[in-house]
Amino acid sequence: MAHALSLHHRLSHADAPTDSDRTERAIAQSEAVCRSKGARLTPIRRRVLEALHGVDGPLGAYDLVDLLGSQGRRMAPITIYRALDFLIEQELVHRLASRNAYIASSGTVAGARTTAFLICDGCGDVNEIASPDVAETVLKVLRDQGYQPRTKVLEITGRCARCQDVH
Amino acid sequence: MAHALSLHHRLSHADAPTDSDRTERAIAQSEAVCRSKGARLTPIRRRVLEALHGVDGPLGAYDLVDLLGSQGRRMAPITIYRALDFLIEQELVHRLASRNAYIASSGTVAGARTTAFLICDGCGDVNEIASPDVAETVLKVLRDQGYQPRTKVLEITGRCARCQDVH
DNA sequence: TTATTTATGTAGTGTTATAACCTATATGAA
DNA sequence: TTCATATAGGTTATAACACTACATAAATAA
Ligand SMILES: [Zn+2]
Ligand SMILES: [Zn+2]
Ligand SMILES: [Zn+2]
Ligand SMILES: [Zn+2]
Repeated sequence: MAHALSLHHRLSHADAPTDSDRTERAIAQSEAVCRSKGARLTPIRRRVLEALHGVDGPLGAYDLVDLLGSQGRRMAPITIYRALDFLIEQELVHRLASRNAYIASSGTVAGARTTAFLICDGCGDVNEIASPDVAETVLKVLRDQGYQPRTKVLEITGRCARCQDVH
Repeated sequence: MAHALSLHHRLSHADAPTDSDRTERAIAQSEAVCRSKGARLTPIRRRVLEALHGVDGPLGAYDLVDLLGSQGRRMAPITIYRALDFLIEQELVHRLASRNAYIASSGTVAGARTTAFLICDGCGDVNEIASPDVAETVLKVLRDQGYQPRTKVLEITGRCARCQDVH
């Protein structure tokens, strides 16, 4: 039942790691960002970020424990969570609350004021987009309500084009 | 530290239960909705829905376990989750993924195509709004991307007017 | 250097959600 | 009514996700 697979399960079925050149570029850029802010992209944090860039989709915290543990000494969950906290703080990673999962910020929308994640209920694919229109209307609503936005990230669930027919 | 209050804690400090007449009306309306759809609003489901309508804000699943357990026989978590699944299915309740919490759909926006929840990082207040503009732009993006929306609910975190100064 | 801060290691626990299996109740057809 | 089927709930156990508390190590500042 493909639609009920846990992150854990899906990981083992995941697409092959995307182009490692792209990952390297993303890491290099992240290092620059951290240096400019005086933040320390330590080896652990870097490995977590690399892992997230190295897969096509979100990973759960325990997926990262397993993934990084398989290529060296196993880290405790709290170690992963601490690295994730840092990366989220630096806006290099997003937490997908609706999936209890974490995803590397795509370089293409970095700097965008508001990003939205389209999350497919079917295959779990996550599509990060920067829509100025959505950003604007959301900000307008927030202003009307007197809200000062902190998270400008929207998670929208639905079914991607490929998964429309199923169920 | 007001900003780290658990749902549990906030529950005990919560505003007095809102007007029980309002709750009763909401339940009556929910019953009608279920009847018309051939869905069964059983006593357990009804009690969960009443509890959610009876408080001002979201409740965690285990808050519901405690709350309903205190007024009768304690139910197992799975029982609460099953009731919540039903109520969410009927769109009588929303799950706030970013808070791991559940909130009764407000009657005022019932029937709206897209609702947005403004969740305050400070006080935890949740404001359910129906913004046609946001709904429209979100749907446009979804259409452009070939997504068929299922959840038309957006969770936007920020800081409400009262909590702007803090931190 | 020493003091201070920041990062990580380690153990245990807390919190949220579901699996598996069984029983009871409701509903519909014969 | 009786039987078949579907739906709801009971019970136990466990999976999955996240953090507290405290010790140690490494980096940075004084
Ligand atoms: Zn499958
Ligand atoms: Zn899909
Ligand atoms: Zn208090
Ligand atoms: Zn607030």
